[in-house]
Amino acid sequence: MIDLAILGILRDCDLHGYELKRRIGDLLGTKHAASWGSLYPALAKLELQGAVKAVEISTNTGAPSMPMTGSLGGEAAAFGSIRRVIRGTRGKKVYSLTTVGWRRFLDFLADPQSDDREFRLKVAFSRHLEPDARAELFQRQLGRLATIASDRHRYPAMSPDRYIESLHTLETQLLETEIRWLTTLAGSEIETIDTPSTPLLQEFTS
Amino acid sequence: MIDLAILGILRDCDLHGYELKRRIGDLLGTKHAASWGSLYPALAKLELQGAVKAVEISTNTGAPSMPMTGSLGGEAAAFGSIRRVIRGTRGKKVYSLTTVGWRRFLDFLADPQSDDREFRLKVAFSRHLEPDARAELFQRQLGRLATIASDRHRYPAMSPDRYIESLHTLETQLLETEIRWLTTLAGSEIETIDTPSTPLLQEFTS
DNA sequence: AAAGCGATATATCGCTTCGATAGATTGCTG
DNA sequence: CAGCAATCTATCGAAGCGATATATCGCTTT
Repeated sequence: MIDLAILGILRDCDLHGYELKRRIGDLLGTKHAASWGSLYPALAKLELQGAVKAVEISTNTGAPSMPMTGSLGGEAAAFGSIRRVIRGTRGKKVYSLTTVGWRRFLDFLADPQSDDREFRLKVAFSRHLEPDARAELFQRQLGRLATIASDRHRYPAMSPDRYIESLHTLETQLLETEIRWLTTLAGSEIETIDTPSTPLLQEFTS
Repeated sequence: MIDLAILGILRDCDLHGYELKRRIGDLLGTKHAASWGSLYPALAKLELQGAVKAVEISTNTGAPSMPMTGSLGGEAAAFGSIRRVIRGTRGKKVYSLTTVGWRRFLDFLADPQSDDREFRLKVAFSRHLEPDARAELFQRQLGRLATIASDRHRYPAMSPDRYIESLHTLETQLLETEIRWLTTLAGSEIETIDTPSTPLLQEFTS
């Protein structure tokens, strides 16, 4: 899970752990953000598996004006407008993606099954998918959500308690919001490909 | 976290683990539902701490028509219209709440700080709160959400990537949905108490 | 010039929770 | 009565969280 995020971000530019964590946060929002306790072990694991490669940068004595090493120069270049240049970097380890890692990322992305968390990550990186694979990703999730909505319709889950009832209402509304959003997103793809119309869930958002 | 759910449900009626899990699921929706791996250890821990008490029911030989033991009769009575009577119960352990557990539950409920998951649980059990304590709970969460919404307004978190941008939009819309819901819920409380008006977040839902 | 502070940066520990699975029993159904 | 699904308790390994330890850098304050 966090692996996918690491690989996907590392694909764009080499980074060290700290900055990596920030970008995962930017990507997925404060919620869903990863923690130190998962990031560093995940990086270590990925390195063992050969999916990423670490370049240790020594905070050495002497030669204080050593220019940025290759990987970091590459990063700045890859980022286009340099918003926040990684200063010094006398810090420590900079990770870069290997071919193995790149392949694992693509496999991840192509895997048809995904929970809610994983789906968001896949959307975040869906620019790496072919338009039809992307459309399929959206439709699959739309199907999942529609199923849930339809189940909720069938079993209204009444509760004698007013506040529990209200919680159910919230869940329904959140679900509807997500369905509307995803419908819009999938719809805006149609301009690119010509997909047969999929009315699918008119009934649930009504 | 799951402790709160266990205690809160056990407050209404004695139950065994399996049914307990189902009810937590009913309460919080499929999402947020607890798993076996957390339920049973949590029950064991709570029993050690003396917050719950287990009544072992033997699936004994002989005397097959033994009537339901007290705790279960109590359960059926407490539930009003018996929707799904716990059959046999020759199963195993039925847990019931002790005074210690009841006190812990109230402390939990009164604790002013709570994340998103905990907030939902507190809403689910908020019938046990005094009207003003309940109103305070809602207002606190409303404040939290308003802060987040205001932050999002200040730092729009632009991304060059279209899909990442779309994810931000989703988060915003989910947030707005939740704020609208909570505003409604808090508003419907005013009939009970007369609270000074708190316009607070007109700006965010506009 | 020293002192202090906040951001940057790496890393680990203990705990909670998840998801899968094992295993036993019971009632229902063909 | 054979088989099968549902009920029920329980544990395991892995994943992730939140707090914390540690250290350095660059900036401001004294």
